[in-house]
Amino acid sequence: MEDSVDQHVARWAGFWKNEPTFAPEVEGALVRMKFIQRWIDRADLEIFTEGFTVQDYKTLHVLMVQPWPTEATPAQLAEAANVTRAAMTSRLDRLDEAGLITRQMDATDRRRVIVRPTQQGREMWSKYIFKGMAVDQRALAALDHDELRQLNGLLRKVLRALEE
Amino acid sequence: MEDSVDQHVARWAGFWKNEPTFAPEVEGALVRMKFIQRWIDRADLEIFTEGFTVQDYKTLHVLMVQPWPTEATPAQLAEAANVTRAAMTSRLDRLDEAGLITRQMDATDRRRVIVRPTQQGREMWSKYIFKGMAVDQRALAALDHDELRQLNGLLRKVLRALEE
DNA sequence: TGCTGATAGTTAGACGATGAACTACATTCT
DNA sequence: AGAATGTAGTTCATCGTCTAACTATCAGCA
Repeated sequence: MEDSVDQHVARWAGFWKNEPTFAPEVEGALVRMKFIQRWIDRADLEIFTEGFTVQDYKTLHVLMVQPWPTEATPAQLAEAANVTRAAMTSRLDRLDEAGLITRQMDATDRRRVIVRPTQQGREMWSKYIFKGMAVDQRALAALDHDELRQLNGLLRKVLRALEE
Repeated sequence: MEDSVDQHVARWAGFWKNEPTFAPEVEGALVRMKFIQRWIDRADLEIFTEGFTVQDYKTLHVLMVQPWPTEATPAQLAEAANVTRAAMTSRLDRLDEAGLITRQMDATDRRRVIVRPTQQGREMWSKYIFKGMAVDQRALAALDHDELRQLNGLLRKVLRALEE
């Protein structure tokens, strides 16, 4: 039972028959993860057809999944969303403009800004979160519950090593 | 044995205690894949410190792993690198400028352009390919050979479903 | 109390990607 | 053969992100 990556990696292997640095299982696994990621990104794009963009959603999302109370600084959101603080500034500008979040100066440290979702922001997030999760589930629909647990077990092992 | 994603997903779960649409194993697996991807991207960034960039490398790479003979059209490269043809045009401009590839008009179909690596391009690619694979191997170093095969088995199953 | 150095957020300029328009060439159909 | 349609590559305007500067604020120490 092959997939397109098997052929891809087999062709690579031709280059480095005697090269110990080339590990087909490592390259294969990573190319496959990238493929899945790409499939989801494309599917997600079709969900956001209005003025509300994927970036807007992701920004709102990292804000909403903060531990209670639902609030954070731009720097925290930037870290969570994996963008620079500069990029987060312009993202927050848009969300602020659209009335989905508020920015309030922190009284105890006046350099800081506290970002909170508005009621409208919470509703916008709810509206899309389930569509997004549905896409995720379609992506991994080929695996049953037990296989998903296996997969997480392996990935968790990788993460624990990288997180040190 | 937990990782940071377990806590993350556990917090999410609080929002949707009775919501069947939320599948912790699906979200967990995807967040973990993204984490690994991000770790590699950051590590790769540190490899490319000269004028030669990650994009330059990736463009050269998709060209080099073409089936023999090593040549392709901009459209094929764009598809393989997952960027638009417009973006590929400007990438190829840079590589052409740097003397790493050549662009030649196809005699039988004069709309088409054939891209080939120069000797210098091949050398540049070789110079970085092993560094890149070394990063990949460090990323998945936590898994032994058998676990890597398991992981590929699961991912292959996912891809075969998505590729229909 | 006033330096000195860190930190939070924003702003400015450059870069790379995108979608849409455009040019040139090829293919299909009558 | 000629017209209509399709395709390959490029150019153009726009957008989002990045790095680097900049402003304002805080913390440590002489």
